[in-house]
Amino acid sequence: MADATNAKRNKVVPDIVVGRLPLYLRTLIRLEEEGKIVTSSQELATRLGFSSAQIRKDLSHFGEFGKQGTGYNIAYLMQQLKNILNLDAMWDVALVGVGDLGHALARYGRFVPKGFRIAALFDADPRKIGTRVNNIPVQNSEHIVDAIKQAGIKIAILAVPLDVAQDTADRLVEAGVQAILNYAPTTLIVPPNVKVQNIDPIAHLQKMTYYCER
Amino acid sequence: MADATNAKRNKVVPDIVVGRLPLYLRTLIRLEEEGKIVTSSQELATRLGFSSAQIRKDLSHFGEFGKQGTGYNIAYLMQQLKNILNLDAMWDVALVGVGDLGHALARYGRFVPKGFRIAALFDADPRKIGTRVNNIPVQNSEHIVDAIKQAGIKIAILAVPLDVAQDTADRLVEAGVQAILNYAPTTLIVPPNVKVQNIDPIAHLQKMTYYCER
DNA sequence: TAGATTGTTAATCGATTAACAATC
DNA sequence: TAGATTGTTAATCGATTAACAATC
Repeated sequence: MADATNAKRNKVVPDIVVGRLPLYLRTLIRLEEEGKIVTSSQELATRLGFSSAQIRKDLSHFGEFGKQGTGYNIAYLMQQLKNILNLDAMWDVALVGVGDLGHALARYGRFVPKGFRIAALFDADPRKIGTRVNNIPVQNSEHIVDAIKQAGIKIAILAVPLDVAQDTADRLVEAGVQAILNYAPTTLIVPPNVKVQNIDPIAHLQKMTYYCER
Repeated sequence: MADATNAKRNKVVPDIVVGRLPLYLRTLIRLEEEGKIVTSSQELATRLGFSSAQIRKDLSHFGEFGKQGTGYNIAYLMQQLKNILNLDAMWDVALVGVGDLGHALARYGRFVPKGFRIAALFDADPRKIGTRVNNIPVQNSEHIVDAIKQAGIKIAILAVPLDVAQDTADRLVEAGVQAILNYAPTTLIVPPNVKVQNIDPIAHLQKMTYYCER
């Protein structure tokens, strides 16, 4: 591929920069909803609480998307970011663990419009297996490796109890999963080619209480 | 207060360091559950995927907690970290928005053992007001400012729809909330003395798809 | 004692920002 | 044109790591 975006793909982009791209995308969508056609690094910066230099610098890792004196065409930059983040087509996602949290995630309406479809549910509880959540059948997690392989699923959300989290992650890796959104409060050990993002509300709260006064 | 921990409180600790303390605490709890009495920066580092130097350096911001040649007494370091993070007593938390996610959070069993008690629920939906979730009554969010003030609540979890997120945050701030765990996919604008932590599964997933191959 | 590990220093590494030429 | 804003460079800022004296 010969365009600027992909020409720069070979250089390593800092992970912290990649992590900000979804926030840029989110903000652009918002601006578009407000009827705006173009924006600037300054406007994005104000919305996000970043510096405008950071936004320009971040984007410069991937190409040139703006016009001097004018700024960025919102629709164009959105499309470019979606392309960079591999969001051009829908991703199928496996959700493992259909407890309260898994249930809420299975019904979460924002996944599909943002490019993610919960395509398979797994649980170990025989009472849940065979039931449906949001019209998706809950499968026996004993068959998780084959089922995920067969479906070609590359992304998983892990919402299982702590004590089976690492074991489940091992099986997801075995099944070819490349990205795990981990809700279990533990550091998963996975091969370097597998990405993990952790969501732990307790850790977030405990970070903030450092600054809190009673 | 005269101990080493608080003597160092005056110097500004980098926010990124504070954010790692809950992970240290989490790992120490795990080690204690495994029956260990002492640990080392190296052991913690291996569990967390950090460097041992980083762990020693991070802790050094707050005092001296280890013994050369021996390492750290787990119970002692746990207690110190809890003290540093203001986790010695239970924090009351207000949960705003009792949708699927709010419902799951209200029933989440890990808050209490980790020092957080969901003490009040709020929702704008008349059909939900007056009902109970996990035996906590859902209050009318019209009265949120007074109710939170009266209860002296300093921490809130925001699980409301995007379009009312900023407005709700404004009211939380007005009510004296110092920390907001924000599940709405937007950057909240709050005064500098109010801490916000964002949890957005979509942003996490989109960060990982950058590295994924179909 | 010998071995192990801390706490700290200094060096390294990486990220952010200020500034500005280019140019729309 | 005049004003605005980009993309990039270089400087600054901050975080991480290597190394080691101190010492348990």
